[in-house]
Amino acid sequence: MKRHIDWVEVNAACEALDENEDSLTREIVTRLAEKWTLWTLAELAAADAPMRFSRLMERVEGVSQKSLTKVLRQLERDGLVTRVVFAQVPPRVEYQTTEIALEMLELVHPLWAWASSNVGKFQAARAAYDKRRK
Amino acid sequence: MKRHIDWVEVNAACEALDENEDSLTREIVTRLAEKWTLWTLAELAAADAPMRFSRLMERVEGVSQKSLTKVLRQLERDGLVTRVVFAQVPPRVEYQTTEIALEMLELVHPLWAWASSNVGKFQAARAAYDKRRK
DNA sequence: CAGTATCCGGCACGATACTG
DNA sequence: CAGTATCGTGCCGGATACTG
Repeated sequence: MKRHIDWVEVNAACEALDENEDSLTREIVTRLAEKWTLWTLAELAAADAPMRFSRLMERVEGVSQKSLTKVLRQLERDGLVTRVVFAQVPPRVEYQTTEIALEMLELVHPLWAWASSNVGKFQAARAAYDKRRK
Repeated sequence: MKRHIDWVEVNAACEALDENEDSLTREIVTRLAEKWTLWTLAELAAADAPMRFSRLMERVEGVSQKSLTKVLRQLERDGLVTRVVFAQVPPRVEYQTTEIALEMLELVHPLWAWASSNVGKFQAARAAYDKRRK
């Protein structure tokens, strides 16, 4: 059973982009695979409510303050999360996913599901490769 | 109109994995966003035929020999491409996508299509952000 | 032709200290 | 609380030279 991807369609969509748009698309997709981006986004989406910086840092286990700040700034800049600052002491900042981020996560979800359900195949492939190279 | 991702299901799938499996899943997905991986895989898939190293390097514009070699080794190790060496002088090596790689690409495709068709929204979001911060 | 080997700059990321 | 500032490390990826 052969699979078909419509590469003509894919290429058409890509060619239609100018250089700036192309690099931006690449940037968006690439960012998804950076170390904490997806996890952060997923926690915010799962909460389905505004979340404070400190709480987010608890849930995204292992992330440093610096990295979390950076990731959130990038996500905010790309319109994937909203950042609301409450003028009070001590300060309070709430983050939340936007509609467009949820759209994106819906497309990422099947990829993860597929990868995790096929993890056995990958382990087997590696074992075979390593044996061949041994 | 509210969107729903089945986070319960996602989490269930993740929890079911042991530590090794989890990190492998992460590795696979992460690799997809590395600089040349997806492009390489896409060229191989589009050709739908064995392709030589040099030809691949022409098509994946801008990749260095070193990077292409590394990417191909990783893909081979994970069972996403096959590598066939012909014992002749000058040497000839042919790469080709596997069935499982095509499955993966089918899941990645909609993500790219979505990102490129929404590139305008991202540009707008950035413009608004930069203006706010100006 | 299809790689290895080596050097190098940049930056992702962590740890720590400090601040409004 | 929610950051910034600074320092240090490791690795990604490019450039170049060499080899079976």
